[in-house]
Amino acid sequence: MKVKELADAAGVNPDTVRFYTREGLLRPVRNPDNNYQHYDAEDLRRLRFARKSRRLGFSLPEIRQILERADDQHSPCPMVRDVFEHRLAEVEREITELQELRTRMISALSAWQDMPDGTPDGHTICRLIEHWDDPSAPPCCGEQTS
Amino acid sequence: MKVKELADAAGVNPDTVRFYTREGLLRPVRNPDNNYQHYDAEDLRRLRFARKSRRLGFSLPEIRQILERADDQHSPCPMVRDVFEHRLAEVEREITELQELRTRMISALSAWQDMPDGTPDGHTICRLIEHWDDPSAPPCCGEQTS
DNA sequence: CTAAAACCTATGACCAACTCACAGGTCAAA
DNA sequence: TTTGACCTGTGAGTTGGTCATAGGTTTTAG
Repeated sequence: MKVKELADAAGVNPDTVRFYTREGLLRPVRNPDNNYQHYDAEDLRRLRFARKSRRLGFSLPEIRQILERADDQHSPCPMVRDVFEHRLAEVEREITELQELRTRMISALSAWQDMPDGTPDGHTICRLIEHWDDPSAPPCCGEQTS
Repeated sequence: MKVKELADAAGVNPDTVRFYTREGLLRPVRNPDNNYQHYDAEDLRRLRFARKSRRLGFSLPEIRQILERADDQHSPCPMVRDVFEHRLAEVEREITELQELRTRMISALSAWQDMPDGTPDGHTICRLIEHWDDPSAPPCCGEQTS
């Protein structure tokens, strides 16, 4: 398979195939006649694996490591599980943060809507943000509480 | 105030202050004697506003626009509300996506734990990811369903 | 048979929002 | 006076790609 064929087969941009090749995730063979890269079914498997792993939050170095270990006949299992669990914790932390953010945004929005309306006075909105009491802000950073 | 003083007052990296200055969010006055930038209380207000807005998901160009309009005596209100609502929808979409991801990860992890354990066979994990049926993947991208 | 379209190659720039490193200038305290 | 903490601007690195460019190849149509 040539670059575009592989890319189409996996539903990605050809540049992504070239990029992953440069990054060592794919191992094509070069045709000395025309300098073209030649990919096989194994590369397609690797590419699909890589894309799925990306959607799960694995980084490219992590994916490369997994693929390399699989090549070496080592079981990538313990490492994968480790990274996986780590990533799950991260996802849960992100969810919590976003939910808190959402709550704060909705309460701000309702404060907005309770206003005389029209164009409530431009400063009001800025003051809303300015005096936003952000729980995720670092404590003791010189902010005046007045 | 000098760079570090302003940075400390807002709890940010001095490089961030310099960066925001280059980006036009802060308007210091330059001392011709030593070429130092001099920031005032208004800059501190702008910087704090910028940081809070960032945490709400506003981009630097958006923040600059808001600050510029406020300078021009225009009410930034309708624009701010617009961007804000847009951002809220985005946050909610992100939450949903992450929750779905979390569900899929947890079910994969339990499939993991139900295994004979030890080192279950390296290929099993990869197959788990490989055959992951990802609902967020684009449909009809050449993937074989077999 | 030839010309154009569609592909291939490598390299480098660009995105966001910073952060860090570097080299050289300035200023305060010991 | 010298050390250390600060200031300056510039440029590079981060992540995971995407896009542009310039030049070579292959395929397809006329």
